[in-house]
Formats: sequence, structure tokens, C-alpha cells
Amino acid sequence: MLTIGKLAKAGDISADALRYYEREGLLAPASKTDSGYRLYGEDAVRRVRFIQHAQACGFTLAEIRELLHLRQAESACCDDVRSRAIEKKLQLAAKIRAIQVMSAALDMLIAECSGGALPVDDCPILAALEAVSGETGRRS
Amino acid sequence: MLTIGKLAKAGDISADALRYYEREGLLAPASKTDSGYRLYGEDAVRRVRFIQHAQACGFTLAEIRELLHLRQAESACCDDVRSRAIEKKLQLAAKIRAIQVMSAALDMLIAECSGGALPVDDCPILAALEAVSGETGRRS
DNA sequence: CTTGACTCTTGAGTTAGGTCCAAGGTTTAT
DNA sequence: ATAAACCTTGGACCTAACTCAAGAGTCAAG
Repeated sequence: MLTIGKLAKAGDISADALRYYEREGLLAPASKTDSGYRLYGEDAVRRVRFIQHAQACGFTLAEIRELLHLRQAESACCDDVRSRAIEKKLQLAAKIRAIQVMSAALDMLIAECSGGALPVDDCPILAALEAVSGETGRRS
Repeated sequence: MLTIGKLAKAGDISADALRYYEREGLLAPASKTDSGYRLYGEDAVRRVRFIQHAQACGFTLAEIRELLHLRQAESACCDDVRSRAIEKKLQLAAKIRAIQVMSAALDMLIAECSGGALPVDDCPILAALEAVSGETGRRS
């Protein structure tokens, strides 16, 4: 049995975070000592890894809790898990596209500005940011 | 002169958000009536647009405040603005790469699972999430 | 003059995933 | 025996960009 400190070290995570996971329903200690110390089994190490890997895949803690609950439910099948993974992948792709849109907008701004020592009053980037959408920095 | 409600409508933003921008030092009203109502000039519409466009480029409000202050500073030149844009573009690229790493991790999980009606106990995705890093779902 | 729409200030709440702290009890090592 | 290291609970705090609520004052139209 591991105390919270040992588990924290084993999982390279803070004890505070472990208590937070418990509050969030992700990881409960196997038991407690008479004095109230949390005691974790070896499976807790695996569960911490699970949480960390799932986080690295972009799942939120709420989603991870669902995945863990899915594992308990006997009605659930592997497809349920797989579909959640695919859904998350779609979300990530959407996020990437959103950032790419920002990046493209920035590209246009950067392209307008040769980047001299012009005073800021004449900066085409600032002008473009102020202009109505779609208007170019070109002055007629 | 525009009251906050008119400006809000013109900029398609809430009056609360405009007051928030004021607190954050991004947009102050030109004046106030005797009774304390905020009055904005036409330039406020342009400034709201500036903020919105800059946000669409991924700048935070704190960064936008800097851009606006830069415009005031006479020591600043166009290059200062350009370098901020380029820096932001690098940040966005880093964010995209981080999400791509997540996506690739998800890909590996999804590939391991043909997605049948297997009970979750045998789900290779859940197994892989629990495994130590680098270990595949293959059982010897 | 009244009604309804608008605005004011202040302060708190939201999301997510924690971190940090205080005051005190417990265990372990010397 | 006692000091160091550990653990407990509860709550405050953090970021970012707002949103919402309460209670009071203001303004325009009918």
C-alpha cells in the first residue's frame, strides 16, 4: 500500500493533484488508515498513468472520468471507447484549423509590412487591424 | 457621441465587455455626462474593431493593450509591431504542433482498435492508455 | 407624469486544472 | 524523547475574458 506521497512520486505528480483527482471522482484511495491517511494499491499507479496519457491525448478530466466509468459499465463495448477517441480527434482537428485561420490572418498582416523603421502612425499592420474586415491596407 | 449601448450595437459586443475593456485599459470613453453615462466618439468604433481583429489573430487583451500603447509611444516603430506579429505567429505554430502530437497519439490508439463489440475489458485503447509509455498493446 | 428602456457601480461567478497555505495531527528516524 | 518528514481538511488563489445580478439613477416617448 502506498501513501499519497509515495504515489505522487511514483506517478510524478503532486499530492495536491491526486487529492484533486479524488474530489473529481477519478481516483479514490483503496482505504484509509485510522488516522485518516489515504492508502493506494498498485493499480493506482496504473490509473495515474491512464489519466496522464489520456490528458496527453487531449481529453479533459471530465472526459477521462467518463472513460473510466465506461470501463466499469458492462453495457459498454470497445466501440464506445473508439468513438470517443475519434470524436476527440475531430475536436483537435477543428482546433488546429481555428489556429491556422489566425495564423493566416497574421500572415497577411506581416506581408503588408516590410518592417522598416517607419513611425507607428504609418504601420500597415496597425492600419489593417483597424480597418473593416476585408479592406486592405492600400490607400486609394 | 455614442452611449455604451450604441457602441455595443455598432461593434456587435456587449456593454459589459466594453466596460471590461475600459477596466483593462483598452478603451476609455471620450467623456462622461453629468450623470455619469459614458460617451464614446467615432474612433471608439474603430478601436473596438481593432481589438476584435487582433483577438482573431490570437492576441490576448494584454497584448492588444501593448499594441495600442505602442501606437502612442513615439519611440516605437513599425518594426516593433511587426516583431510582435511574428512572435505571435511562432506561438501559434507551437500550439499547432502540440495539438498535432496529441492527434498523433490518438491515431496510434485508434489504429490499435478495429472497433468491434468487444467488451471494454479487452479494449486495446484502454489498455494502451494504462500501459507505460512506449509499450504497445501487443501481449506476448 | 409615468412607464419602460437604458445606464451606473460594485462585486461575484464562470471554466479547467490545478497550486499554495495554515493549523494541526501522525509517523519515522535518531 | 524529540525533531523531521509526512499527512489531514478547508479554503483561497491563479489565468482569460468575460457574464450576471442587485439596486439605484437617468432618459425619451406617450
